[in-house]
Amino acid sequence: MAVTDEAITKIKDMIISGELSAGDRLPPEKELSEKLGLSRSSLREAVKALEIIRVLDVRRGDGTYVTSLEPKLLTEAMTFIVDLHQDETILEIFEVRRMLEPAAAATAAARITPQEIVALRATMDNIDEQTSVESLVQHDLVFHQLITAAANNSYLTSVLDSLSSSTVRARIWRGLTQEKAVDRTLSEHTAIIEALERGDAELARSLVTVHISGVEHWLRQAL
Amino acid sequence: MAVTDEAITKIKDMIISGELSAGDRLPPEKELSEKLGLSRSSLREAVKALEIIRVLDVRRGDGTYVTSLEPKLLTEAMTFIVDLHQDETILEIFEVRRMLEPAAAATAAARITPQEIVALRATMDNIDEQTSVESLVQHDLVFHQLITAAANNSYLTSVLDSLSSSTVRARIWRGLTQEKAVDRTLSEHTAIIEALERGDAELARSLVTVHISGVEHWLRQAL
DNA sequence: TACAGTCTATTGGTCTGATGTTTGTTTCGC
DNA sequence: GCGAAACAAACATCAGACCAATAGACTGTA
Repeated sequence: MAVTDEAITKIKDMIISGELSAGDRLPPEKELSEKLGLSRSSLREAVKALEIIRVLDVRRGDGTYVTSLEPKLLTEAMTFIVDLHQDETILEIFEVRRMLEPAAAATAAARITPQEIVALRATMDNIDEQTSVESLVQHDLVFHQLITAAANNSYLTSVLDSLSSSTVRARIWRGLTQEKAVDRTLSEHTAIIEALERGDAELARSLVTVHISGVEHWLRQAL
Repeated sequence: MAVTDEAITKIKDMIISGELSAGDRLPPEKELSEKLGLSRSSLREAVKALEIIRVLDVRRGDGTYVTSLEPKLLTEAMTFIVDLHQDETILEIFEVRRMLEPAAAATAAARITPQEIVALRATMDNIDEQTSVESLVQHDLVFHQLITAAANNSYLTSVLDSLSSSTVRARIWRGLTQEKAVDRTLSEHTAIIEALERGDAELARSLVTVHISGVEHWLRQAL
């Protein structure tokens, strides 16, 4: 194995073993490179790789730290990857979303707080027939993120956020070509909010399924 | 933005824009570093970062290539990250699995082929009371991977595979402490296979839900 | 004393150039 | 035509130099 990959593995092991914990500062590059037995240049390649997947946080003039390692940080790394995997497999992404979002909504129905309900309703303000397509898409994105967040599961949030980001474009297409997108989106969202507020998990699940399937169905025809 | 991060963005953009496609070879390091306006060392850091998330494939003595970018490649990158996010949030991982695996099984029920059924049955050979815990865990892992694969969705496979890797440890614990693990696992797996064979999506969904929940329930008590 | 500004040691950021190692290709003898 | 040797191309690694940002110590002033 190349020295750089060895260094990546060693640093990873230091974290898994607990020798390094979240928030800990690594030794300076010079020192660490000597300890691991490789040059500073090669070590820097390893650090850069770990930085891009949000395992390390490098602060110039200060030092290099282990990140909080919260599942939330998975999002950025996953999004980066998913961004490169677009178009041809977008239907597969929708299929996964159709599995997760209804389940997330059902879970949220049991856990959602009154404050979160208020926040959900707030996303629907200032949305009407004059709303731009971009705004509508943004509203829809936030709406789904709020529901996911209400399910209170960091991994779920990470996975769904990263899968959703790449579908923004698809939603824009829909907005551009399908009439009454605003009306339909608002009424569907309203129904979902009411189901969540009543704690009706099964209805929330079905409504979200229908909502996602609507976009998916249109996409399937368009492609 | 640092020159290295700029280089990462530029290479990523070259892929998204289509200037570079899957399988394409990048210019030599020296040439590309001049084109992007940075030193070879810094460029190498960028390339290493993209290599670890399986976007680039560096072949010593040959050149650097864009990978196939298949969703499958997402797995390794995600697994790397999930591996570091263990223990404290393992229940959240199980919750996501409990959302996805039953849905995957229901989808598989409609798509599964006779060959895949045979493969599923084969995983149960050579498993009995004398089987080691490690073998049982391995068998269970393969069993679920086969079902996921039968759902025929690369993204689903990627996400589930990476989430499952980190739960292997939990399964081992279960095997070590819970009696009749072999019996129970075999009978549950048998039932799932029969439901899939009959194309009974709803039964498959429920059986998998029960199966996953069993482990999750035990884990919740143990923690 | 408290505060603001300055200075400095530390640490990461970048570059250059040399050398080693691997791989693919070409050449040449048989 | 085939295989081995030589060659060229490309990545792997290193050493050392200098730049730039930051945190923390220091200092002068109110």
